[in-house]
Amino acid sequence: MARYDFSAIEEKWQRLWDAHGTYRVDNPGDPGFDASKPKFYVLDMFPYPSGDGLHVGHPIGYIGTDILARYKRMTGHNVLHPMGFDAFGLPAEQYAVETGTPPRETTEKNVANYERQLRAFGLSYDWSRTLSTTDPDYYRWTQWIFIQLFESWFDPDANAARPIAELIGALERGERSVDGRAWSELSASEQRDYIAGERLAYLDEVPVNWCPALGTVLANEEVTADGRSERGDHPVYRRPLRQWMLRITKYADRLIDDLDNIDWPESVKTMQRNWIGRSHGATIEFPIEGSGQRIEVFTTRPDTVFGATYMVLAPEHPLVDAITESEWPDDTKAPWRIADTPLAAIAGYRQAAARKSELERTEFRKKTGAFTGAYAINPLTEARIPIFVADYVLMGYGTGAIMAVPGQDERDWEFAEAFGLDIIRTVQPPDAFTGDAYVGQGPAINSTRADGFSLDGLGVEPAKEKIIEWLEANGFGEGTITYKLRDWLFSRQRYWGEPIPILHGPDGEMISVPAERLPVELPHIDDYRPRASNDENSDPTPALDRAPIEWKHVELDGTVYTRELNTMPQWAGSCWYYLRYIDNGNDERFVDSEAEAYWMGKNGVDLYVGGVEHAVLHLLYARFWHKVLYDLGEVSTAEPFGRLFNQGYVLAAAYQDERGFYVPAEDVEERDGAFFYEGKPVTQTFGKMGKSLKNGVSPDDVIAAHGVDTMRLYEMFMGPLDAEKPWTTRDIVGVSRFLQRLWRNFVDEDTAALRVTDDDPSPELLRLTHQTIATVTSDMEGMRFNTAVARLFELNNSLVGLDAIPVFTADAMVRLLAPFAPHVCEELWERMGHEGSVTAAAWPTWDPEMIVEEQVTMVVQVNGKVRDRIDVPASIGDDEAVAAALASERVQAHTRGVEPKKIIARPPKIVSIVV
RNA sequence: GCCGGGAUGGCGAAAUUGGUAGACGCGACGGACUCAAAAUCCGUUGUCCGCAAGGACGUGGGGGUUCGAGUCCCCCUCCCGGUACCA
Repeated sequence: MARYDFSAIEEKWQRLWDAHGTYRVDNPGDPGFDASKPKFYVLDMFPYPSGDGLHVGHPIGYIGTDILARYKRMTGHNVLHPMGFDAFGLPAEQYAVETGTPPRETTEKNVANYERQLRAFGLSYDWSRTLSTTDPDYYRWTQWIFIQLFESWFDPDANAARPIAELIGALERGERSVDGRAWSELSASEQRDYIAGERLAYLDEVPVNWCPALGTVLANEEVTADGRSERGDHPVYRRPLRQWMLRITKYADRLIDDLDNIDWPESVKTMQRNWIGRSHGATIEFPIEGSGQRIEVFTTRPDTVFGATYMVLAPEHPLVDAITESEWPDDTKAPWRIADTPLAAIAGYRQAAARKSELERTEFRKKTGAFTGAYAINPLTEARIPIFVADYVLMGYGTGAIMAVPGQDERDWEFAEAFGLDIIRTVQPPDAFTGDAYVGQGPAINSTRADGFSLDGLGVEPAKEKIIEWLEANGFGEGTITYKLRDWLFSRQRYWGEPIPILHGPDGEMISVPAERLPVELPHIDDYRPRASNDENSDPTPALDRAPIEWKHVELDGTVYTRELNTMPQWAGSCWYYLRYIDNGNDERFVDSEAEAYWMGKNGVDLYVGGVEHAVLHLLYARFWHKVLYDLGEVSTAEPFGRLFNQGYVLAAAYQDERGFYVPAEDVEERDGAFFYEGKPVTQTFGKMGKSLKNGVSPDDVIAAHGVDTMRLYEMFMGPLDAEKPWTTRDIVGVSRFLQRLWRNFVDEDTAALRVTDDDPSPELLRLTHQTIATVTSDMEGMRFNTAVARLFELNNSLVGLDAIPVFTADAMVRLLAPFAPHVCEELWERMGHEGSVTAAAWPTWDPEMIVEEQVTMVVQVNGKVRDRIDVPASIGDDEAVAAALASERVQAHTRGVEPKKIIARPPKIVSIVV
C-alpha cells in the first residue's frame, strides 16, 4: 500500500477557502450578519514577525484556538478569529542600522513571510481583518488613544479617568481649588503646570533606566534584575531624565481588584498582584532632633514602632544633605567615625553606593551604611535614635526612608549587629523560637509609653489598628497603602515606533496634534543609528531629531510648534489591537461602537491564548489602556480579556559543545547514544525551542514531509495544550499513519471509490460512535485536544477491516475531525456528496441512551486487591452483584471459606470484600 | 527566601466525582506480505518470580485516613516558572 499524498488536497482547499471567503465573518449591520447567533471572540497573541520565520513551537497555540474557532462555528456561533502583527520594535531597526534597509521594508517582508506560513497551517483566520501595528492607518488610532490619555485626568472621587476639560471647567467655575488657592489667582504657567501634573500622560523628570548602548531609556519591566537590558543584555544606568510617563499607578487598585472578575490562570493573577505590590501599613513621621523637619517613613508594621532604634535613609534621599552634620557628635561610637566628618563619611558612602552595580547590591547583601551624625526622636518612646544612610533602603519604594526595627526585621537585625545598635523585641516570639529577628505573629511586648499608652498583649493586627489611631490623633502619621507599581515610562528615543503626537509651543506649552492631522507619520531618515555610546553620562537624543526640519516644525493657527521627537515603546500597539480587529477599515473611529459592543459582549474577548511571558507586561498595560477607554465611554467592558489561557512551550533537544556554546540541533548526529557535531562530541540538553538554543524545527519541512493536517494533529496529540512538551520528530509517524488509515477507510485505494454505505452500523459501532461524539464534545469544551484526538484514533481503528463504513459513523467522523484536520475532512465531506464547506456543517449530536453499555466488567476486590473481573449486566443490583462476586472461584480461593467481615457493593463497577 | 506549577512504563501521555493504573501514540520484540527494503497488516510489550496456572511489587520518598488512594491529609526530596534588601 502506498502512502497517500495529501498535498494536492491541502493546496486545493486553502485556495478554495480563500476564494470563497469561508472564514470571513460579518459585523452587526453587514448584510450577511446573523444576529440570532451567540458570539465567540477567540484571539491569539499576535506575533512579532522576526526575520527567522516561525518554528513548530510557535503555532501550537494558534492551532488550539483554530480548533476551538472551528468547533464554535459548528455549534452555531458567530466567531471572530483574527490575526495580525506586532511589528514595531528593535530588531527591524537594528537590521536597518547594519544594512541600511529601511525598517518598513524589512517589516513588510517579514510580515509577508509570516502570513504565508500562517496560511499554510490552514488556520481559519478572517484575513480581511488583519493589521500590522506599523500601518499608519493603525497607529493613527494608537496615537489617538495616547491623546485621550493626554487629554484626561484621574478623578479620585469617581475613581475613574475623566476628560481634562471637565477638571479645567470645575476649576474655572470655582468648584475646585489648587491647594486652597482659587484658579484665577494662579499665573498662566502655574495653571499650565498644574494641569500638566494631572494628565494621565505627562512629562516628568524621573530617575530612568538609561541604556547608552541601545541609545534609549527603558521601562522597569524591560530591565533585568541584574541591571541589564532585556534586549541585548547591555548595561543600564539609573539617571534622572525628562520623559513621558503614563499614570498607571492611579489604576493600581482597580487593576488588582478586577482580577477577581476574570477567568485567568491563578499564576498570572498572582504575578500581576505581586507586580502591583499593594501593601497596607502606615506612614510615621519622626522629628529630627534640633530641626523643625521630620522624616516620613512607610512601614507595614506600625505595631513595632516601640522597637525602632534607628532610622535609615536611602543614599539618594533628598533630606540627606540637610541633616548630615559637619562634626561628629561627642558620643559617636568609634566604629561609626569612618571619616573625619559625617559629611565626608556620607559623601564617600554615596559615591561607593552609586558605583555599585545592581548585581553587587543584590548579590552581596552585606549590610553597609554611614552615620549622618544626626538623631531623630521616636515619637512613641521619645528616645534619641541615630539616622544612617544605607543602600539596603531603596529610594524607589515607600518614602525612601525607614524606621529600623531590628527585633522584627531580618535586614534591620543584620544592620544593627554590624553597627552595634540597640535591639528591642516588641513581639513575643514562641518559646521554641531560636532565630534572630522574629517576623511572625505574637503578643506585643515592651510597647508601653510613659503616659500609659500601651500595645502590650495585643496581637499584631489589633496593635496595628491601635497605633494608627494614636498616630493620627497625635499628628505623627496615618494608615496608608503603598504600591510597588511605578508610573509607566512611555517614551523611547528609537526610530521604529509610533511618534508621540504632541506639539511643543514657543512658551513651553504642549498641545496634542489635532485629530484631523493624525496620523503623525514616521518621516524618512537616512541614518537609523541611535546615538549610542558607552558613556553613561551621554544624553539621549531621539532618532527623529534627524528628521527633516519641515517635519519637525508645524504651524497651527499662526503659531509654530515643534514636534515631540520621542516615540512610543513596543507595547503601545499591542495595548488595543484586539479592538481594531473588530472594525479595522474604519477611518472615522478607532472602532465602531455597535460592533465593539457586539464582539466584546459582556466578558470582552472570550478566549485569549498566548505565552505566559506576557503575564505582567503586555497584559497589564493592555488592561490599563482598556480601563481608561472604558472610563471615557469608548468601550463597553471593564476588562479586555474575560478568559486567558497560557499554552505551554514546545521544548526540543539542544546541543552544547565543550565550550558550552549551542550548535545547530538539526546538524547533530547520534552514534551509539552519543551525540556529535562536525565530528566533535556534544552534550544533549532540553529547552524551549527557539533561536537561542539553535533547536528550532521548521514547519515548512514538517509540512513538506507529512502534510499540514498531520502537523496540526501531532501538535495537539503531544499532550495538554497548557503543558510544556518535547517535540519528537520520530513520533509524527503515529498521526501520519492515522490519517493514512482514515483515508483508506473512506476511499478505495485501487478504484478511488468512496467506501461509505447506507447500511446501519452494528450495535457496537453505533454505540462507539455515540460515545465518541460525547467524549470528543466534552474534550472540546475543556480544550483537552490531546484526548479528543485519541478518541478519534480509536473510532478510526474500529473501522479498519470493514467492507464499507456506515454513513452514520462516517458522517460523525468527518465532522468531529474537521476542526483538527480541516483539509482532509473538506475533501471527504465533498466526496460524500455535500455541497459547501464542512466549516459550515453542524457539530454532531449524540443520544445519551445510545452510549450506555449493556454488559460491563465488574471488579471484585478481596482485602483491597483485585481478584476477579466478571462480565455483568450494567443494570445489576447490589444483591446480584454480591452473589456473583461470592460465586467466583478466584474470589473463593482468597476468602478460603471465611465469612466476610464486610462487603461493599458499588454495582456495576466494584464489589469489595473484607475478610 | 517567598509565590505558583509539577514528578505516572524505555519515551510523549491517559485515568472529569476516591472504585479495573498505564487509554491513545512512539519505540522495541515476534510474525505475515516482499527477491529485498519501504509501506501495510496481525500479535506481544509496567517490573520481578514462574513452563504454565498464578503470584508479588508498582504512580518521586516517608507516614496517615479509607473496604479501596495517582486522586484526600501531614512531613520530606527533586524539577520547572515567577519574584526578591519592597520596609
